[in-house]
Amino acid sequence: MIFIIINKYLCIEFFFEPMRNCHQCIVKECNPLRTLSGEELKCVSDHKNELSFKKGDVIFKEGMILNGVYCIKEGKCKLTKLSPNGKEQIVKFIKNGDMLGYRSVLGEEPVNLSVVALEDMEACFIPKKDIFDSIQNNKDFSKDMFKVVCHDLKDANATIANMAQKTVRERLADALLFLDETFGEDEEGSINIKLSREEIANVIGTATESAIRLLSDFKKDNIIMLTGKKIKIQNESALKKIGNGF
Amino acid sequence: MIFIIINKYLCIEFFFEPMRNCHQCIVKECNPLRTLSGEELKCVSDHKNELSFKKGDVIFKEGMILNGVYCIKEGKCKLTKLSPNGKEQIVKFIKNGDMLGYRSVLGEEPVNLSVVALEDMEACFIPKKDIFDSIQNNKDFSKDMFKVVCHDLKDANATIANMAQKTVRERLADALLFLDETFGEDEEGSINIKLSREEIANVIGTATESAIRLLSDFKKDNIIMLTGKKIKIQNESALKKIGNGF
DNA sequence: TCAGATTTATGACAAAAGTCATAAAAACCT
DNA sequence: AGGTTTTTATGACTTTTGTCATAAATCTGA
Repeated sequence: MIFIIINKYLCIEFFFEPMRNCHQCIVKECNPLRTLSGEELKCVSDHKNELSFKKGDVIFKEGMILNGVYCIKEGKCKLTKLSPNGKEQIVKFIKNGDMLGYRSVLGEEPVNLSVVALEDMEACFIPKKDIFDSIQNNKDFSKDMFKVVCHDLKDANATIANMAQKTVRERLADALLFLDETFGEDEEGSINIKLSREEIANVIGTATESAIRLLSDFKKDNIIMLTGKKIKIQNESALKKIGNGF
Repeated sequence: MIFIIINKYLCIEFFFEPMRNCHQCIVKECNPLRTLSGEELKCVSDHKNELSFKKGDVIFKEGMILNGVYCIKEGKCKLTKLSPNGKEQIVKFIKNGDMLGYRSVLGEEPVNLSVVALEDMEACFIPKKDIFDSIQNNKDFSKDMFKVVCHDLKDANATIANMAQKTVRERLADALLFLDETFGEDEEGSINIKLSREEIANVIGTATESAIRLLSDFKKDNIIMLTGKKIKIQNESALKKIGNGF
C-alpha cells in the first residue's frame, strides 16, 4: 500500500497490487500446476484472477456452476455439505497449496459442496478452459489431476468406513490426529487451526455437546490440552489407540 | 459347450469359448470405453482377458497392486473396506456395464477396497497400458474417465454426510431406495439383488441385529415386504420421508 | 468499558444403537 | 431325507449419543 500525500490534509491511500505472475509463485509447486510448461503457465498466469476472501466468506455454494478452479495461496477453508435435517457436515479442509473446485469442473457437474473461509485467504481463480487445455496437451498435468481426484476418492472411501463403523469418541481421536497432521503445530505445539466446537462436531458428525464432552474427557485424561480454541495433543499414542478402538 | 461323442461310452465335453471381441460387446456402451475409436478398441480387444467369477469369489483385495481395470459384462459385486475393529463396510456396488479398479490404476496407488462377487460374474480385464494410451490419445475417453471418477467422488461426499448425520433408520430407508434404483426390480417387484441381513447392515454401518430389527419395523408398518432375502418396496414415499428425517 | 450475543461447559434425561443370549427358520451337504 | 450349519428374528439389557436446560466464559460492538 502506498500513501500519496497531496497536502497536509489530504492523503490518498493507493493500493498497489503488483500483478503477480505464476512463474514466481511457489504455491503452484504444491499441486498439479507444477507440471505446466513455461508457455502453459504463461496462459494460466495471463488469465488468472487474484482474489481475497475474509474469514467467514463463502467462496462458493452447493449447486453453483463453476467456471474454473481455485489455487489457494494463503489461508484455510472448509468444504461442507448440508444434510436434509439442516446440519452441516465438514467433508474436507483445503489449505495453501491446494486446488479447489476441480471435482466440479472436471466432472462437468454443479458444485456439490459449499466452501467457507476459516481465515483470511488469498487465491487465484483459473478459468476452466486453461485447465482443460492443459489436460489435453500435457500428459503429466492430466496424470497429476487424475492422481489428485483419485486420492480424494480413496480418502473419501476411508472416511465413509470410519463414519459408519467408528464411535464418536474414536472419530474425535482420529479427527484430532488428522488436524494435527494436516495443519501442523504452532510455536507452542498446538494444532495450527482454529475451529469452534461446533465445527469440530461437524467434522466428526455428532452433536456439539457430545464433541465438547468428549474433548473434556480427553483433557481430563491428559491426552490433550485445551486453551480456548487452541488444542494441543499431549499423548499422541493414546489418541491413536482410541482411534483404533481401544 | 460342445459334446464330442467318440463312441457310445466316451464323450468329451469341449468348452467352446469363442474369443469375443469388444466391437460386438454392448456392455462397453455403458462406460467410457464407448468413446474409443475402432483402432483403439481393437487394441483393447486384443489385449483383454476374459474372466469368470463365482459368487463369493474375491476379485481383488485391499492393498493389492492392479495392473489393469475390469469391465463388468455380467453380475454384481460389492466393494468393501475393513475397519480396524474388523467390521466390513460396503462402500459401493458394481454391476454389469460398470468399470472396476480405475481408482487404483489412474491414481497409481494400491487398491483401497476389496471386491467380492455377489453373483456369478463375467468380466474383461484390460491392461492399464491400454487405458493410459487411450487417456493420452483420446480426449473424449480422458474426459469420460474424469467424469466417472469425479462422479464417484461426489457420491462419496454425499455418503459421508449421510453416514455422519443420519440415524440408522434413515440410512436404512435411503439404502433400500438406493438398491431399488440401482438394481431395479424383478417380475414381482422385489429389489433385484440378494443381500444377507449382515450385508445390508454393512451398507448402512450398523449391527446386523439393528438392521434386522429395523427391517421388521418397516415390514410391520407395511412399508416393505420381506420374503427370505427378497425385499419389495410397498410404500416408496414413506421410505423417502424416513430417509429425509421424518 | 459494559451490555448483549455467542460460545463453551455441564447436568439430567430420553432416545438410539450395540451386545449378548436364545430360539426359530432357512440353507447346505452328503 | 435328515442332521448340521448358517442366517434370521426377537427379547433383555447396556452403552452411546442426542436433546434440552442452564450457567459460566468469552467475544463483540457501540
